[in-house]
Amino acid sequence: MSQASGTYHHGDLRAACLRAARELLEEDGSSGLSLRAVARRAGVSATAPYRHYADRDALVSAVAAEGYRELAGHLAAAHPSPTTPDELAAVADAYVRFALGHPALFRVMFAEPCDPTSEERVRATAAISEYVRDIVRNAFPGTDPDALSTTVWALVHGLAFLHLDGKLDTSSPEVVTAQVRAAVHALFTAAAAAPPRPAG
Amino acid sequence: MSQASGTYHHGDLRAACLRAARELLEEDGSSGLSLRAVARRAGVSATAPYRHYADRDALVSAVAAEGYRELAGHLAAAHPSPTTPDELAAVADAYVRFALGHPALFRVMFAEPCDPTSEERVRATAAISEYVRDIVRNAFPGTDPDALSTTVWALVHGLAFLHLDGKLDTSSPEVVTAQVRAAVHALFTAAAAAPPRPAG
DNA sequence: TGTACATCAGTGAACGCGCGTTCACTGATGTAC
DNA sequence: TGTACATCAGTGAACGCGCGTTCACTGATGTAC
Repeated sequence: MSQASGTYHHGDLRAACLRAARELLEEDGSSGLSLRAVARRAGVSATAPYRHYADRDALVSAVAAEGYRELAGHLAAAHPSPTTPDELAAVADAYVRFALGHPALFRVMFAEPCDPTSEERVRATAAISEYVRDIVRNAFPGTDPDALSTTVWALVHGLAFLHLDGKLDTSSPEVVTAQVRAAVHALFTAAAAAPPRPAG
Repeated sequence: MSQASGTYHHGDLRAACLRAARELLEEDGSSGLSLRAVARRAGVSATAPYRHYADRDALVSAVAAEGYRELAGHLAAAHPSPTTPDELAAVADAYVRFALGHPALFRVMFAEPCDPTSEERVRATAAISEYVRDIVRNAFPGTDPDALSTTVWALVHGLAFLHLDGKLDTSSPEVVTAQVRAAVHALFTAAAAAPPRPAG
């Protein structure tokens, strides 16, 4: 019975700040993400968040880390361990959809080189990298997983950002999906056909 | 004899603002790009830039447009009309190098959906799109240039951003170049091997 | 079961900051005659 | 060639804003006895 509402103690202000930050991001974009705005939305004084986050950067890093975890879940939900080009394309599509569905969050996640002081954030980023590498290793046992997974990630990440930045047609979800699938198929046709070869 | 220095009239404040903005971008990143800072650096009162730019957004759009033009020049310098995979890889490498060489500028260029009210900016963006499409059309006459050029652009753009965001190894220029070349070769091997096919 | 007290999570006033933008102005420039 | 004047490109004071962060504080909670 500690989730008292309207009381002096909030109950779980840490989580409430995160939620507020996410809402602000959806509504106002990254520019609206200030500590004061977060506090306001959480219905709390401007300085209360300092009990839970050392400073603004700590909050932003926590938001980014949460975004990474959600993205990972989203991808796994699209297909737990894809091997066929179609399955891989479905995962790629999920990636781009996540970006388009949470544009400001996605930007925060990839805005700056990982703050090296935020363990949580570093861990979440590494998890995504490994997830992509595992998929590639799984789907193409003969190839160099590092090189190929970089290529896959870059392709999908580029599609996500170009869509996000209005550089590609986002008029309908079907158009986006078709573009993503076509791109992934092209890439994986090549990877399957080519023998593994050393760099250089 | 109008480039008087130390006089009341600046001579070419419009260009000086652009230059100052670029310098601030290199030094402080996108966060340092304020109208007041630009004016300060140009050695002029805070309100002088308003003679040349309607507001802050107009300045930013002008900076972005200049960036697009420079990027186009950079790519053309890498190879005027690439057709072999190696030539294409060189252009891709130039793209990524530009991003890594001007990180804050690159972010400004791709930060938000093109301000539709900035003709200059829209024009510069379209020019890049067409440039990529022309290269693909030229190199792969049999394929659908729209689909393939999207894939190429996305791959290269993704590589640029992942490098920029510290998600890939940028320890030496050679490593970066090797990654870019490997990725482009993989993709183009596929495009050359596969027959053109309708979407779906 | 009841009380004393340490701890914790909030408050609210205050700080100094840089920002975008407006306004009435003034000094320099260049053109018409 | 010299003067009058319109135009243009600057100035500088001022506005209101939201921000991050500090500080001394106080109300609520929970634990030891």
